[in-house]
Amino acid sequence: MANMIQLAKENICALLQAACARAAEEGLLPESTLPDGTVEIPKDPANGDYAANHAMTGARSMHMAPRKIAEALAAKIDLSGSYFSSVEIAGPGFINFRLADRWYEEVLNTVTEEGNGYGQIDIGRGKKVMVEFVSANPTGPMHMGNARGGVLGDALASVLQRAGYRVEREFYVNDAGNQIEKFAASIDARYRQKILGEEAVAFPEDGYHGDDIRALAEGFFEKYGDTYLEREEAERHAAMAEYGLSVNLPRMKEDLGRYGIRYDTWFYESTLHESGYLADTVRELTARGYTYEKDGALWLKTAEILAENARKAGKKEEEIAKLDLKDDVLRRANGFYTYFAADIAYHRNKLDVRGFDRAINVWGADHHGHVARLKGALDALGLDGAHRLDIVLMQLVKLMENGTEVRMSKRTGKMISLSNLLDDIPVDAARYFFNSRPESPVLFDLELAKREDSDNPVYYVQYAHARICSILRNLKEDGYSVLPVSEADVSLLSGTAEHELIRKLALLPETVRLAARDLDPSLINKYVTELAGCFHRFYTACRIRGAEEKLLEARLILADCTRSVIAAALGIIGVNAPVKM
RNA sequence: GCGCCAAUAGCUCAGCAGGAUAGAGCAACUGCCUUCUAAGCAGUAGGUCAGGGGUUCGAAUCCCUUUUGGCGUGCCA
Repeated sequence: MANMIQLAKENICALLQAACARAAEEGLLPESTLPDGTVEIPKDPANGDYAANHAMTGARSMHMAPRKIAEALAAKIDLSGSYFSSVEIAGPGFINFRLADRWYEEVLNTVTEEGNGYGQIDIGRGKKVMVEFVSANPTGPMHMGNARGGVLGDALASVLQRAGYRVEREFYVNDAGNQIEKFAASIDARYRQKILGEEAVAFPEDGYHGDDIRALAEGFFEKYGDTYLEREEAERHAAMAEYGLSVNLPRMKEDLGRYGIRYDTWFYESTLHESGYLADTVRELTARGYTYEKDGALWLKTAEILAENARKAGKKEEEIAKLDLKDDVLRRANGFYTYFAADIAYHRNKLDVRGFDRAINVWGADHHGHVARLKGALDALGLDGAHRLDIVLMQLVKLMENGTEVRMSKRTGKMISLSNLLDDIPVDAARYFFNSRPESPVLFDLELAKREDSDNPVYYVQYAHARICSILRNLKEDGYSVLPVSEADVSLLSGTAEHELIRKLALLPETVRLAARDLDPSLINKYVTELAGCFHRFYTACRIRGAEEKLLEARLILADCTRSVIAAALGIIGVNAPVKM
């Protein structure tokens, strides 16, 4: 569980604090408490392995030039027994530290001891978190946007597990409401058209026109013949919806499974209706005074709730007025509940009934208008939606084919389904590619992703892993095995490439921490790519096979640690680590 | 109109709770395999960080503003 980055930073703060106290005692500084500051890893290693900016931030309160403060602190620092071998002042007043052998050795120890679980930290403290993602409408095939959401959600869930949360993955099945009614009516129309002729039955204006609907009608006919022709419409629709879902849902499960995604729970919207929990949730909102009736419908006072939140956030009344806040319908004049009402009940169920400390949803950016309203509704229920519900909004996917952008829309039929995508593109390439910063739009180049050559960035990382495995195999044949760190002299790993590689190994727990904090699993991608780069450079600079015995042993440990960390990091994002390529 | 997101090398993208000379991959060019996997490494070239203000020791990063693009603003989901 050790995070060697944090330990190094804490060490520096302690060293500086002690130095500050000593300097103040001798009259070199006016104050004995260290000013607030940060310790960072400089981009350019020429500026040290760690840099502290306390001398600069303290300039104002101490009424001293930053460099003078830095000189006083540096003069009084005692590095003995610390993680650092040297300290120097540079630039406008940075205090730069150089890591000592002791730190490098502890990194290798940590990696070796923690093995495949390396990177595990405990900022989650065992809190229960649900990550809900994809939740695509079961009325048709999944598309590219779902592909991205699937990767981001699944990788985010893994990141949170590594960060010490108890995580469950959930798919919310929208098997109720208007959408399903349209779905059923569409299948029904195709079914009756098949029996009575295309001309005899009008197709619903807002129905689903896809071929998949025709196929479902065909399947229904094969199963039941024309026995449903004379039934009541409501009965027909219910049967059609049930049949359609019974075909579509297993397909979705299968496609997601091919993609390496497994859910703990498939939660059905219909259960909220049937159990009365939805009605109860709306009653609770009413009891708390947040609803009113108008035009036969029941409304939620969204505008009031959000305006209150904005006031608490310090917004001015004129700014709030400009927001143009509107109330939302919970129950329509026809007596049916809206999707929004069901969503409130669903999230109340997550936080209240099932006791998740946090709920995290991965949504397409086109749903962003929904975020504040849902959080507000949960606030109204006393469930602190502002803090317990997080929505990761991901921008949509643009598709490139043969150098031009393909516009995707259901209407034109220009849809690339998830299952077609997986037919064409290796899962690893798709997972690696889609795990990019959620809020950046991505341009998916089909040709590039299909290519199984070095142009495809996922191979850069996988190649590093396969390369190491090959080295380990060769050395095993030569009679060498990986020694425990304590039995080798790892201080021999003193070259630039070796130090850079070890410093990168140390960074995984810190990367997990940041990825969990920012709900951004793409940081793991970036990390493992950089790690692979460090290894490739080490490989070029430092031979293992044929090196002097002690050096060989040390480098072998380093290579094996790298293999282990690449595998661990790829595991988090659901990409395979091949032993041979 | 109002709101959210984006704009960084020819292309795809990093860098964003402020830090030192803005990075990588692809594409272009030059080198490096009789020794552990060349799906690799090293180097050259390529930039008004969309424009303009501001905050400060310091801004691609924070604030304001303009422009451009995407999305939202339903008794749809």
